[in-house]
Amino acid sequence: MLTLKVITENKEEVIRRLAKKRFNGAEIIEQVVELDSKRRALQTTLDANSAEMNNLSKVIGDLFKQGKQAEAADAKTKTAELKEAIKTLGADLDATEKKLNELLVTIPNLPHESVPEGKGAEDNLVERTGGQMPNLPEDAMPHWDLAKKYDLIDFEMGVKITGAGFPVYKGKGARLQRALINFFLDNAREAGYLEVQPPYVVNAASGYGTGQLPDKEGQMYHCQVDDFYLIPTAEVPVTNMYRDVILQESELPIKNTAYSACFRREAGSYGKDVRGLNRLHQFDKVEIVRIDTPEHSYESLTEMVNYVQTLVDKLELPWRILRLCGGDMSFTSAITFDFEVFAAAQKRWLEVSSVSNFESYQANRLKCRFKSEDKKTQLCHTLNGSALALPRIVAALLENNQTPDGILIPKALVPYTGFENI
RNA sequence: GGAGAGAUGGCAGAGUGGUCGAUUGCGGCGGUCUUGAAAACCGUUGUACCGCAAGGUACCAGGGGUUCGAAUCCCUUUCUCUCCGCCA
Repeated sequence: MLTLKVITENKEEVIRRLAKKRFNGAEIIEQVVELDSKRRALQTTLDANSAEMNNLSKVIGDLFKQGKQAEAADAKTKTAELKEAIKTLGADLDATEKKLNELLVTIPNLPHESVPEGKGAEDNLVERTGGQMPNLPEDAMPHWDLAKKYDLIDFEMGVKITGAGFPVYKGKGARLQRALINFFLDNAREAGYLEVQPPYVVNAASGYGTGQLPDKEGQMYHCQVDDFYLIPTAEVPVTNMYRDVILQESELPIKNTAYSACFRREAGSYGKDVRGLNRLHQFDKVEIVRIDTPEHSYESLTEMVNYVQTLVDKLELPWRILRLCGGDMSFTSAITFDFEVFAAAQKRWLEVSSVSNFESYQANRLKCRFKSEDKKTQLCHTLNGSALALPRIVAALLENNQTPDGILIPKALVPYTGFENI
């Protein structure tokens, strides 16, 4: 969430910048500012009352020690009133802070100045493109048909044992998954990311820390007995490693990578978007996460985007990078670049990565801070990106590389698959 | 799942009603000494909020209670550890 300082000190600017995200903040910002000044006033009065109470208690203690029972009893009568006031003020303060917090979590992050105006996906800017478009015959098959033809993925079996969106990978299909995971992890490690293996299930505090809660409660699978959530991305457990942590500036930037299965309910999606591997409830992804200083975070962002580009290049897929417009960006992001690869049989661009800088928005909730060289404690910037999500990569690989003699595996991947074609 | 023990500052570990934001050790930081380092010695070392400041307030797992006063007593929730059971 945004810091109170930013909101109260730059009211007009915050409202203006929120408008780019299609968020009308005028009223809510006004409420926040009002509640904050109420909060300050309450705090000041409460502190004064508490100070008086503390003093009085000390005096009473001394009187008892000196054996002045009567005077002590007299002083005691004065405390009742103070006590009552402290209780009321405290409750009032709690209620005010709670309300303030409830408002704050409904305000999205401010978009970076370089984020383009726009309503939705159609307004995103193509930043750059690369890779070779394949030349497929008219009767080229979409990946779901190829998966059946070569017995790589059994969607019906997944339906039988779980439900739609939980495919079963088989044979070379399963080996391709494993190869891609290792390929992505090895590349990330070589690029300086520390590999971690996090839990796939997190508690509510972690969901709250990265902003899935309370915002996207309905999008996560929830284990009600233990109040745990299945992770929608490794970003959640990995970023939460740094919750309530004060880092040293010398430790930054922290670079972590993690493979995980990801679980998303995807409530409300439908139609051609969900065909085959295009949208699943369970999928595999390798994530990269960075914790950085505010001064260096945009340099980190560029490095991450360039890194993801090397992956799609090695996989020889046609790709493009989109700079998301204000209306299409996620709630918590300050700037986001999406990577899409072209699936030539479907003739569709498929999103395979999303690289974002959250600036201090996540860090503020996480209480992830660092101590700078001059001993000041301040909020970190957090960034993350997919590097990469598997299913749509597999879809594009199968579709684009189909030949009458089978499906060709890109050279860079062969050492991982152990086979050159399917 | 059953029984027991516990949760205190970066870590270890004292503290059982006021003088405790908290002894001490380790670690960290600064300094003395040294060609440099180590050792030794000296000093320093949590976070948040309010306040222009001086200063004040809160925090000893979370929540509630008793009391003029709670790290300390009571209730409760969560978590951790040990033993037993089950099990990859």
